[in-house]
Amino acid sequence: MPQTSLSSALFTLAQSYRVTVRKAINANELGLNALHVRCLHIIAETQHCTANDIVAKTGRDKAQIARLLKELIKLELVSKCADENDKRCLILSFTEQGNALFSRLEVAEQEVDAKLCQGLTDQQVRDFIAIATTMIENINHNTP
Amino acid sequence: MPQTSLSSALFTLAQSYRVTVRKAINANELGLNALHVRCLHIIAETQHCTANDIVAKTGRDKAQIARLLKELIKLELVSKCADENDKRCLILSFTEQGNALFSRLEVAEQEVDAKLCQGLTDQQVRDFIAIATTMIENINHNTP
DNA sequence: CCCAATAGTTGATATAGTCAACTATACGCT
DNA sequence: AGCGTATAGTTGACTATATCAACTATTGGG
Repeated sequence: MPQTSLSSALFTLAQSYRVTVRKAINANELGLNALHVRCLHIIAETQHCTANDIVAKTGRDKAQIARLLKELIKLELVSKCADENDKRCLILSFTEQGNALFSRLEVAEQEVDAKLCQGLTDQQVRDFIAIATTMIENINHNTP
Repeated sequence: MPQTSLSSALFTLAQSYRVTVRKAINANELGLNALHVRCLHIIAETQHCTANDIVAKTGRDKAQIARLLKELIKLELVSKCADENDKRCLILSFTEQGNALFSRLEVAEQEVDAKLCQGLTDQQVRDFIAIATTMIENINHNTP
């Protein structure tokens, strides 16, 4: 089953990745999907993180993000708290449970990543990410 | 906005690609989405193509493919016809309209691909596809 | 103080993806 | 031949994802 074109490689990979992550997550955790996980990552790596930051970084609809966050909050993984200076901004942070789960998640992810990168050198993986990043920039810049 | 991890690069790229293709398609054509397009490609490149071939190549649910094909047939882009030797198999082929549209599609896609690959060498693109293919194989083999 | 802009929420709706049951044909077998 | 089983495809019911538009609450600028 040769993957010839760029688009089909991309689609197949994204699809496979989604399925794999979902399996890994579903197996381990409580109903979190790939996008939940991305949100957790963004919250983890962004200080003073708001819903808007997530919208900006993921490119998803803000309604979708709002609902997603509502779920994370309901699961008591994340809490939100109004910014002192601007009460419109609700700052997101992990609860203790959130922290605990995120650690476990990182392990699970590393396993998926390791599986993905079998037989590839670190350099190849780095190149791959770099090229993907270029492509993302190309798309975002030229699509006004 | 730096893309650090493999997974986030992958997700962002797939998402951006989907959005771009959708814009390109929606703008040009009659309600075809990315998966429709993939089906058309598979039909084009597979002689004696059946619904099952598409299921195999895309990894999607056969119900989804069945509905998708029904749409393509309704749009009179594709027609199906029972195999002489095995009447269970319905062989898919382009109609004249389908052929015409597919040609136009190829042009539109080349534009998207060209945009995506700006500033990258042919070698880089080839490497990228090769690595993606390896990753796909890694996932598929190790996930029983 | 009013207005436009911004952050977030919600409802309605559309699109995509999944699961299980079903039909029809084909293949292998004794 | 006739039976059981496998395969190709279809359909219904459902869940999950995604999108659009309208709305509230707050802010900052004139």
